[in-house]
Amino acid sequence: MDFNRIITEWYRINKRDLPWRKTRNPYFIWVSEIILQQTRVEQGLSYYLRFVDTFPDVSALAKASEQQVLEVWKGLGYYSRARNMHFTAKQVIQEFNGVFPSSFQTLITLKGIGQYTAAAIASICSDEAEPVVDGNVVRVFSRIFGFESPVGSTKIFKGVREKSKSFITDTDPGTYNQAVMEFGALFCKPKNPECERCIFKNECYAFKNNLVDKLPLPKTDKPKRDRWLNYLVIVTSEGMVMHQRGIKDIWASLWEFPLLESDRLITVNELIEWSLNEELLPTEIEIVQFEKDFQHILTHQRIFARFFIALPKQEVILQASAKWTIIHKDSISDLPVSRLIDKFIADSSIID
DNA sequence: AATTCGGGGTA
DNA sequence: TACCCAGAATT
Repeated sequence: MDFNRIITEWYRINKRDLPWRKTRNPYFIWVSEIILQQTRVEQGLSYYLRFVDTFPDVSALAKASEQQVLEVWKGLGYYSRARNMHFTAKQVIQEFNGVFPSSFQTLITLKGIGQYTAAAIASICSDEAEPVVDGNVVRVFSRIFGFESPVGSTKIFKGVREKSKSFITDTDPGTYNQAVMEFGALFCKPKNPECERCIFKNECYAFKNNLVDKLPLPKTDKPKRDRWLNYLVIVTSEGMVMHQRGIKDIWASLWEFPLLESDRLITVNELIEWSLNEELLPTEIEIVQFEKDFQHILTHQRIFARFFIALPKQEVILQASAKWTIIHKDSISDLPVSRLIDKFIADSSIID
């Protein structure tokens, strides 16, 4: 079976019209590939347009602050992608004279670029016969060619890559790679694939053996970790007390309110005791509080968040410190924050 | 080789 | 709910 020719022809007819398919500029391809990591095309599209509009070339990205990059990225998730892009842009300016590399060998050395992204850029931008292996490719190959190792395993990755390498050629390898992925996204879908009108109906291992809903084999996932985040939201006329998260945990380097993490949701009295220790609230001020609870689900964690809002009855002067920053009301919306914080801000009318 | 890094669409 | 998306870095 001439798999390459058949799926490439299918792609020519059925492909979606997407902005990054109108260019071979490695910078734009890079941006699109990073944004689309673990992200659906429909979700990433608006982010791509905003990103290349804000940072039209690698130089513009390198000149920006990390804050500005994260601001554009806000809400997309996996924020290390944005920080790695910023790092790599600066490296390209310094070490590659501002010319974004397009060879697999060089790309793979860059931060945030792994096997998949290096193969994607190299095949699309410089016709290198490097097969990409993403979730779509694993699914398509598992079904058609009968791979039965679980998703995410080293075995399935190596097996599928080797198989795809036997099909890819140095004539338009980028189109071949994109064709397999597009076929997986539009036709050989995870649920309700279009088997009856599929061009591989007669060859497909899964279809012939009635295993379409069994393949690819799922990876066994662990139960989510539960976490309890108690936030203190101090609002005055001049602004709010906030701080930046560290680089190890979730939401690395994003902004949030003073946080007390616990093994449960805490009471207002416990929060006040903690805030006095942290010197967050002036002791002589009487405050009015109310609470608002949110639940927020991540891939590996289930987060119970409780927001305590402190509205000083009289005018107080908030003290900034090394740990706490006073953010003026007008600047809140410019701050890179997680979806959880974003939802809270949007939901409550604290920014009046 | 397993875990961790978000957020949202889909059935 | 559970699944999974044009994956990479860390442990």
